[in-house]
Amino acid sequence: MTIKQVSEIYNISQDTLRYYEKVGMIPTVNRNKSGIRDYTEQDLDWVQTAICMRSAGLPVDVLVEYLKLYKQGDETFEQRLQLLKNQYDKLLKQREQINQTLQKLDYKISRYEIAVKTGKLSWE
Amino acid sequence: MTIKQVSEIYNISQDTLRYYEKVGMIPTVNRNKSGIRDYTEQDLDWVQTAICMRSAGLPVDVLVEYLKLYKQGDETFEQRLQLLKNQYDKLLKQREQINQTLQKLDYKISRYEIAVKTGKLSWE
DNA sequence: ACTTGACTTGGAGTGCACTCCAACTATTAA
DNA sequence: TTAATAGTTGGAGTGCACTCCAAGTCAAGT
Repeated sequence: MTIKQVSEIYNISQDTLRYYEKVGMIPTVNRNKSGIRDYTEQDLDWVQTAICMRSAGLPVDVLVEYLKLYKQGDETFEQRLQLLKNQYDKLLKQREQINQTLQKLDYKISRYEIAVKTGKLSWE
Repeated sequence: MTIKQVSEIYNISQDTLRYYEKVGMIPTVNRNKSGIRDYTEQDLDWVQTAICMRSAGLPVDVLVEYLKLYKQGDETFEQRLQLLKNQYDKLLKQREQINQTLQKLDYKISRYEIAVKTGKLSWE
């Protein structure tokens, strides 16, 4: 599968795909005789995971570290587990932060809905 | 209240507080005769809200726009309402993204917990 | 009187995550 | 055969959100 197809499937730029590979967030993708990337199913798994993790806010360097450990083999199970748990905890905190902000926004929105009707913003 | 106290209460740098004011995310804080910021209760409300919104990921320019509308007065209730609703929707999506990633991480973590025990990563 | 320390400003610098660019190569279509 | 299209690389540039810095002011302590 070409980089173009992958970029269309996952709605991500080709530049970003090349960038993820360059920095080591995903393993090197095999090239055909003319040097063009040919993504395998496994490559797609890595791409998918990378996109998922990044869109939740996991830092690039953490994902690079994960792949580095992965490439080192079975000796790094514990380190990978630790890394994943760390990120899990951080995401829980981030979700909590979002929940707080949603509450605050909800409160403000309800006040503005009244304000739009009455022309006045109450108890400010 | 001085900038030092505010920065300690909210655990944010003085530089960041000055930055928020400079770009217009919070209203201008009054200075005393010697030109030093003296934060009022209202200022603290703005600071608190700014920090809350930022830590959930709302962009600076959106918060700047909100303050700009706020300063324009009652004519902008609807625009402010719309802005807040937009951000609310974005946060819901972001939370959904985090939930998906948490699921994925949870799955990986459970596999690694077994791997650490058995020395093998199953069905890979 | 002088030093110390906390503050002020405008503006430069940093780190992150892309995003774009120039120069090049290979394949296909006219 | 030539032009268009789609890919390649290394490296430069961008946008965001701070973060740091230099040069200065002011109030309090010795």
